[in-house]
Amino acid sequence: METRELRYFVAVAEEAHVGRAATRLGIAQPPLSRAIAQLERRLGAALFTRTPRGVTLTSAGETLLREARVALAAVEAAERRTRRVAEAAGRAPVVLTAKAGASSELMAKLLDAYAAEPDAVEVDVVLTPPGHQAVMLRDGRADVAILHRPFDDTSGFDVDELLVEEQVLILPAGHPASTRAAMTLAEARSIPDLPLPRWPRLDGSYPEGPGPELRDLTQVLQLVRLGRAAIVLPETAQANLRDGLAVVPLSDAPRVTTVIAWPPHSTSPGVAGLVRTAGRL
Amino acid sequence: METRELRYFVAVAEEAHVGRAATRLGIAQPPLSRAIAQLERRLGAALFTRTPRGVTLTSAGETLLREARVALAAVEAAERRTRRVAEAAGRAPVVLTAKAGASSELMAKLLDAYAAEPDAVEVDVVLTPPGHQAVMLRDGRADVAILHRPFDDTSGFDVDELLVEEQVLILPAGHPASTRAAMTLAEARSIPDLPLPRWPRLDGSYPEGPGPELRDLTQVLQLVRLGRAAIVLPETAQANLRDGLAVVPLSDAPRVTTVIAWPPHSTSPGVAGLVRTAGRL
DNA sequence: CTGCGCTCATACCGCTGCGGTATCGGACCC
DNA sequence: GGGTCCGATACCGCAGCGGTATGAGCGCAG
Repeated sequence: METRELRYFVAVAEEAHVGRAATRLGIAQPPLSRAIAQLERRLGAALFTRTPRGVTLTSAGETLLREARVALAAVEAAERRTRRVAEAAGRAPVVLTAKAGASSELMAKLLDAYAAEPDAVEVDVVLTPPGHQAVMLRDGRADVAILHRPFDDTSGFDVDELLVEEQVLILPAGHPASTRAAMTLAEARSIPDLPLPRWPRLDGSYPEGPGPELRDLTQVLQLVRLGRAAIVLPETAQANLRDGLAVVPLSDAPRVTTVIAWPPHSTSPGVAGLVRTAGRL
Repeated sequence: METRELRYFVAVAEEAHVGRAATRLGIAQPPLSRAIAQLERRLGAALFTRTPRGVTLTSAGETLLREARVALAAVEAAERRTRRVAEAAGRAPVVLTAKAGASSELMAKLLDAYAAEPDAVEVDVVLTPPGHQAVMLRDGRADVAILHRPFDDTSGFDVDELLVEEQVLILPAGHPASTRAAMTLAEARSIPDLPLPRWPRLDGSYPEGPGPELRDLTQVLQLVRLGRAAIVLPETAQANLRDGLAVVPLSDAPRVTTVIAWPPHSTSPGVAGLVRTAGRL
C-alpha cells in the first residue's frame, strides 16, 4: 500500500462522498473512484458500501481508517524529523508543546531547571489549543509534550508522570452552592443557573448544548465572576484565580495527571535532558 | 513520501550498498540510485555519504531509518489488520503471541479464565522465538502479546503488568557455587567452567563469545545438568525444573516484568476481553 | 410511471514517471 | 596504467495515474 492510496482512502472516508473527497484532494472524481476500487481489490475487502447519497464505511473500512491515520502520521513524522535533523545539524532546538494557559507554573519550573543544566539545548515552546499536543507529537511537529490524562490520548508515547491532582469546581463567590464542602460532578452539571462551558473539539467545532463556548480561560473566569457560568478545573489552577470566585472540591471527578510525553525511539539528547530534569521536579 | 521510497531507502541503508539493495528489491541499480537522489532532493537533506565501497548513513539518514521502520510497520499493520477484519467478519479470532516455552503457567491460567467468559472469542496462540512478539504486534500479525520487560521494547503499546519477578541462576546440582546464598550477575558470568548461553538476536544470528548457542531451553537445561553451562532465568521458571539442578538467587539482576501488551486504538472486543481477564489474575 | 437529479462506475486518452539497458566517472589496487 | 568495483547519468519503453465524457443505479417529484 502506498501512502497516496491511504491519503485518498482517508479523504473519502472522512467526506463519506467520493466527489467531495476528490475536490478536497484536488483531483477529478473518476481517478479517485478507481483508486479506491483498486485498493479494495488488492486488500480483497470491501471498504465502503455505496449508497445513492454517498458512501459509508464497512467494518473493514473503519479498521483501515483508524490504522491509516496512525500510519500516515508516522510517515509525516519521519519526513518532518528528518528535515529537522538535516536543517539544524547538531544542536537542533527541542520543540516542547503544551496547552496554552495551563501548567504555567510547572512549565516555568521545568524550563528554568533545564536551562540550568550544563548540556542544555535551546527549547522552543509551542502553545497550542487543548488537545492538539498529542497530534503535534505524533506527526513530528514537536519532540516533547506536556499532556493531561485522561483528556489527552497518551497511547503510543513514552511518558513520565509529573503531577496528579483533583479537580475542583469554580463558581461565583457568594453563590448558594459555594458554601458546600464538596460536590459530585452530576450535581455540578445540574446547578440550574450556572452552565458549564463547552470545550472545542479537535477540529475547532463545539458540541451541542447549553453553556458558553470556551475560547479563552480568562474570559470564562470573567463569566463565572459575573454569575453566568461555572467551570471545572484542576486544583492547581486555583493559584491563578483572582477575587470574586469560590472553589468547591469535587468528590467524584477523575483525577488529572500531568505527564511529560515523548515519542518512543527518540534519540535527541535535548529530549532526554528535558525528561530527566522533569523527573527530578 | 511514498512507502515505496521508504522501502527503497531502508533497503539501501541496511545493505549500505546500492547495488546489493537493488538486487534485494528485485530492481536494477540505476532506478534505485535515482529514487534515493530524488528522495534526498525532496527532503532537502543528504541521507548517505557516498564512499568508494558503498554508502554510509548521515545523521539525517539515521533519523529517517529509525522513523521509516516505524512508519512502514504501521502501514503494514494497517493492511494486515484490515485484511483480518474483512476475512473473518464479526467474530474473528484474536491472535495472541508469546515467547515459546515461557510463562506457560500464566498463559494457561489466562486462556482458561478467558475461555470461561461469556463473550469469549477464539484465541489463536502463536509461539515465536524470543524477541519477535513485539515485532508481530507492531506489524499487525498479532493482536495481543505477552512481553517481558526489560527484554522486549514495549514502547508504543498499551500494557498491563501481570507479574514482577526476580531472576535466579540455574546451575548443575553439586557445583561448588550452588551452595551460595546469593550471587551477583558479574560473579555468575565469571564462573570459570560454566559459560552462560548466548541468546539469538532478532535476525537469528548470535553474538560472539563463549557459551553454547541457545535454541531450545530444555536442551540448555540438559547442558546445565551435565555441568557444561549455567543459565539465568526468572524465578517462576523453577517450577518446570527437574532434578540435577541447583538454584542461586541473583542479588543485582534486573527484575523481569511480564506484561500483556496491545496496540493502542485497538477496538477488538476479543483484545479487550483478554486484557480485562488478565488484569483479574 | 416517467423524467430528473445525484452519485459512483466505466471507457478511453495523454503524459508523467518508473524501471530497464548501456555507459560514464571516480576511487582503489595491484 | 589497466583492471575492478562503486554509484551516477543518459536514454528509452511502457505501466499507471489523472483527465474528460458518458453510463448506470437509485430516489424522488409530479
